[in-house]
Amino acid sequence: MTFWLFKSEPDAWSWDQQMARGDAGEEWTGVRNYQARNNMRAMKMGDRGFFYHSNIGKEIVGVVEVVRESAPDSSTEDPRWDCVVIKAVKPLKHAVTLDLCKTLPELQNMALVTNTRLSVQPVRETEWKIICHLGGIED
DNA sequence: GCCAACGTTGGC
DNA sequence: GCCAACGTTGGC
Repeated sequence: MTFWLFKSEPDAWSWDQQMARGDAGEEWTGVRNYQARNNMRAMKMGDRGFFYHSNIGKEIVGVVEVVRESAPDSSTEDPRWDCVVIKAVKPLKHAVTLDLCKTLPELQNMALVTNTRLSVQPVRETEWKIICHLGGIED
């Protein structure tokens, strides 16, 4: 299993909206960046990811799961863009803020810290576990 | 709302 | 293939 992180501006698509979709999940449309797309192409069914609120909150708020592997993005005719479908698994008991991640030596190499503009990014297993523990949930 | 960082586009 | 112009993301 590989771990990921999905960024979303809560104004555009929030964790509450994602949870309201239930097991049907939500197609992660709109990514127009090759690195982020390639990350989605590498995802497998059942992979887990964090759901991060950018701009407002700037915190990791929930855990999602990949329920459909990468396929053409239905929001565009441009064949270059694919995306996955993700469903909400559970919220973190305590949101983990970007500020906190920046202060912890073990998280200094997270893409969230080092590559702020990448909207879909990989998370190392060690990072995954630390953030789950900080968030008060089982990893 | 500003702007730095970064990615993409398109003229040459 | 270079690079200037432009657009977007996301922290502040």
